[in-house]
Amino acid sequence: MTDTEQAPRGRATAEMVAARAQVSRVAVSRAFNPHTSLKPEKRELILKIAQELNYTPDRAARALVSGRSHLVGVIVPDVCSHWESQEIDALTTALQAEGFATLLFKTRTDYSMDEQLLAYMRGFNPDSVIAFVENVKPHTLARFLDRAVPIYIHYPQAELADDAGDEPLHDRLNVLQRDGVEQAVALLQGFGAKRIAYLSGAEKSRANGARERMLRQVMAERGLAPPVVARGDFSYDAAYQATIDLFRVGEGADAIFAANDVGAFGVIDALRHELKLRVPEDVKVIGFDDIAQSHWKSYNLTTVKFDLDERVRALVRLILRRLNNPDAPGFQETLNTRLVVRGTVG
Amino acid sequence: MTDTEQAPRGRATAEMVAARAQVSRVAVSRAFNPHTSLKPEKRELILKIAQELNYTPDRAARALVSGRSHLVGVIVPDVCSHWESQEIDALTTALQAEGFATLLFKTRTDYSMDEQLLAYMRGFNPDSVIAFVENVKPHTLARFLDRAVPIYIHYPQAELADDAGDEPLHDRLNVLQRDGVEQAVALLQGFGAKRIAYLSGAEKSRANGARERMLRQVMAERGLAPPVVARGDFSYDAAYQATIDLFRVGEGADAIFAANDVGAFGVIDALRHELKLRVPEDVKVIGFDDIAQSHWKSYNLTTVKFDLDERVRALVRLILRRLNNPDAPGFQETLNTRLVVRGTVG
DNA sequence: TCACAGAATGAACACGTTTTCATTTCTCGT
DNA sequence: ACGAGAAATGAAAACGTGTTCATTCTGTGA
Repeated sequence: MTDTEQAPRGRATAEMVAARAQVSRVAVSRAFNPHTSLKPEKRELILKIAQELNYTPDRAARALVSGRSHLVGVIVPDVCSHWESQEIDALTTALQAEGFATLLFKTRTDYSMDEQLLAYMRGFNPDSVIAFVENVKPHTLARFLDRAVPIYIHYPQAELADDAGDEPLHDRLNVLQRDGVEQAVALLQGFGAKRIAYLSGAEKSRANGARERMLRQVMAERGLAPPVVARGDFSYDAAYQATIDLFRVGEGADAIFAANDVGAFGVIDALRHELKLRVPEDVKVIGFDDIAQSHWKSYNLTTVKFDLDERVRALVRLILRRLNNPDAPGFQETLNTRLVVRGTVG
Repeated sequence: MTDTEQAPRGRATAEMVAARAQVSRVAVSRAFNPHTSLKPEKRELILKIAQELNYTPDRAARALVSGRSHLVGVIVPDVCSHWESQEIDALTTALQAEGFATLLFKTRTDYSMDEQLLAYMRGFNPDSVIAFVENVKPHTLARFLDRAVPIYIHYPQAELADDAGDEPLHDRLNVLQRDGVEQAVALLQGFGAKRIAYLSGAEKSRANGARERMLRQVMAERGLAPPVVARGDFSYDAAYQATIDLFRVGEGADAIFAANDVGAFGVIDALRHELKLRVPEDVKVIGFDDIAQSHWKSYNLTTVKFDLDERVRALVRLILRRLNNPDAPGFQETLNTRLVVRGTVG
């Protein structure tokens, strides 16, 4: 009954809880770890006292000994970008429910990988890493992860063959873009579009490359001439300017397929407010992603949906499965895409 | 010369670096901490070998002993919300440059505080916390921080007096909304607006409350009748519906002041596409924030600018100053607002 | 040459956990 | 009542670093 420590300076420790509950410090640790053997009444008492003392196990100490930081590193070029921000949001919610926290890092906005940043991030010991910077290979990423296994975003169709083979262990999220792109091209063709342009995203982005190749392939299969390409970088402003150039300097188009929805917004605004063309009467526009803003009335965009919740669920599954089976061979998840028809085509 | 350890399983440790460099482990620690005495040549050698071995001090261990996690907790109700995502982006960049990382947490979207989440976050030992959930008081926040000092977003003018007095130590970011709101009302009045409506944000948000009170006060001073209030929650959809109700059920308005830019977008789209009214000819619209999307041609919004970079710089200053002076009295930073005139007024 | 201050150095400790491992206590069938 | 297996328990050893403190080295002025 030596309750001398009335004012616990700073933070309560397991020792203090143990002292008050008349148990050993180990028991306190066990009380907070589900799959350990501890008499239920004892566990209850400890948890009650812990709550009184506002005690939570120190995650730094826990990480040090267990080798698990419960942190998931997320590398993004641009948090504001709608697609990314929506994914970060859903990912954070999902990870939080599983006891993890999102550790955010920003890299260069041209979608190229920054080794210095990877080294910096590595210092925080993330259990897993999700890189939006999709031009990085598992090989590079793995070099900067100690025990974590990289997750690789893979576009199986229309992909260059240079990344098969001797890649180190990694998990894959396969994205099937064919269905969505085929439906989009079919729709445009149905409305009699002859000259389809592709408004690209950032040049170094894998997603952009895969999308452009898939579009070319589908158009060729359907007997259409290859698309005119206008260079953007996923941003509104670049898309706006590229669209103007396409019509003022270039040959124009009667349909534009944008690499992402935000780019499509730039296209639409350039057509309507700068070039005084009507959408969809004069020019049809299709985007890619189906972000939340795409149903806003000013745009009301027809777009290839890449379901965000589905994608986040798949990512979380990959992360958890890997953490539970550190030495298992590579896991895979596969996502499909489909067209969402709104007002910018017909 | 006992170089037996050729393949360093997992992660390199200070011990290994020390062994290779023929120095003590303490020297390695010192090599990575700037203000310690160590012969320059020795430090150089250690850093070189560290790089070879891909070594970085383990932050968990470092945090355990130094009490500094170098993590900044950020609590957000909605990452996708443009204003928040832009702040997170800028904040992450700025913190990264100072050696910190952003730890993201999501709370309920109604802008109310969630004690469970605070306890959860506390486990990660953040050195500082920035809560976008502005209805939480320093008192509540402080209870969940061990050594960190909360940063309080304060609206000095038109603020209820209930938070003065015995608050625990905290730092303040004062936001002066008067200038921006006055300029906005003056502009509307100049264009002959008679019935000004306020489209609110989330009810529990301090920012929303302060904005509405400020608007009431300024309008009263200028001899205008109090604004009609349409209830939104900062989202596009709620603003869209509230605007329709305002005109279909309510008495309408000839100018609408929205609590944030995204809300203003909803207002504009409802007016144009649902109510078939012209902006700005029939109804004038003003927003609040000046987010990146506000200059998009479809909206081209006149808005009260709350400079994001300025705000982030101020927050980072507060964080760093506090970390360097843990026991100093409360620090303060002050921000102003101003009107940015675009196309939605006249 | 001597004394002395300051820089450089390393041994030992501390940080708060989880994890082994050996020991003790409980439970149940005979 | 007895033994065996399972469950519960606590002592001690990690985990990888920063920090203190006493010691050794270095250079300077008298």
